[in-house]
Amino acid sequence: MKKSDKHQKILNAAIKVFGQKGFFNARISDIAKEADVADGTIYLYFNNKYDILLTLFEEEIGKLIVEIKAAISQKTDQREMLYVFALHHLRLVIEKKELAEVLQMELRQSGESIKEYRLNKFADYVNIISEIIHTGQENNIFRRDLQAGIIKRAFFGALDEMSRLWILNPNHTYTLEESAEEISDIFLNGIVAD
Amino acid sequence: MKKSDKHQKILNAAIKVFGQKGFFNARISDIAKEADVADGTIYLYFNNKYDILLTLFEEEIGKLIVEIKAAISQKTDQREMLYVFALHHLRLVIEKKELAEVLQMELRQSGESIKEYRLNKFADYVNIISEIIHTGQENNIFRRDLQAGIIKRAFFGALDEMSRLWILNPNHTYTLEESAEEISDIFLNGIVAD
DNA sequence: TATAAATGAATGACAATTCATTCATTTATA
DNA sequence: TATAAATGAATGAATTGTCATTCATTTATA
Repeated sequence: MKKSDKHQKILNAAIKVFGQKGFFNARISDIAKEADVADGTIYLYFNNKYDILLTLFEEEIGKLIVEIKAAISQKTDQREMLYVFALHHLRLVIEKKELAEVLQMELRQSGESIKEYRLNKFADYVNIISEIIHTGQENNIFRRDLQAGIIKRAFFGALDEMSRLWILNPNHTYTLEESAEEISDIFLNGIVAD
Repeated sequence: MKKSDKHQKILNAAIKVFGQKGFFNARISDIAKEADVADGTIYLYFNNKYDILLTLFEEEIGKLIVEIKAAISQKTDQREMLYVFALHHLRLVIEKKELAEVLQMELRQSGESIKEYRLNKFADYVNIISEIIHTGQENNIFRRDLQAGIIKRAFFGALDEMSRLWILNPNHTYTLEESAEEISDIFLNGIVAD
């Protein structure tokens, strides 16, 4: 087994364990067991428990950014892009449930390095929205009397709250598609210039 | 000093300490110090560390519900009610910054009892929104082709994400009023029937 | 004085981290 | 080619530090 394989194997185990028990309740031995590896092996690949979490943010969010950008680049109309973002984001939450749980829970923690993540890496993800908004405003598709920064947060927050519902209550009351459609609808009819 | 005074004193200290360090990084001795009380005294008023957190949810969210309901009851138009909710919610986040941080962080944690709180007590708070939406739909003020449950979550999520910005980055880029106004504006022009 | 409330040092459980040891694989030597 | 030496990844038991919780003692109150 190659070194990189074991690195990813441990990360995948960590996503699962952190997702189920939360960072603080997760034991290194849980992750080791899940990864089918000795406790000590983890320290050959990561500096400490917290480093696993940060690496997880770094690498996994990076993958999400690549994926969602690819999906959006299929569209040229900013209204459609917003819908595609919503659809894709919610789909990711369902497909990568455990990762979504980790991000939901742990990105809210206090602690300076986490805050920096919110301000850096994670911001990159959310800023995909503000780029769409900004371009849409330049093209006069979206109202210019609203601040892109506020729209961005409102839109992402709306999606994030739907995700939370699914994570906490797995019997989905609303389907992926209707959620993405209705949220986009609410926002578009709010931000599209008459 | 009356018993109830010390109960609240410890709770206030816990809000501060949990808000700053998060539940898991907070030590009982931190709370005791902040409350100007001996470590052991805390166990005369609470069963354990976790009980402090649950009591905090129960009692403090209860107060918020009372406050915000009072503010909303001043209005009769559901559009205005929604704006008042936004304004009041964001004002609370600024005035009770530490409590807001605790709720942001800890309501996202996994663990069954926390989840039940999200599904019960906290839901009462958010459901103030769905009541407004529902009444507004009955009065034909709001579109009926959108599901109240989705609007509720989208609206709350939008506010919650703005709160997060303020909590993480205290140099407010947007004012309280403009945030409440723009978010209400986005939503109203999305959900008000033409 | 008797009872209740408060104290804070001591306890013990729990996990993160360390590190001496093992062992499969690779490289050097004859 | 066969044998020996070196490597370093992997192991998991032992170490260590960290608190939550307890409880014998002290202090306040009625």
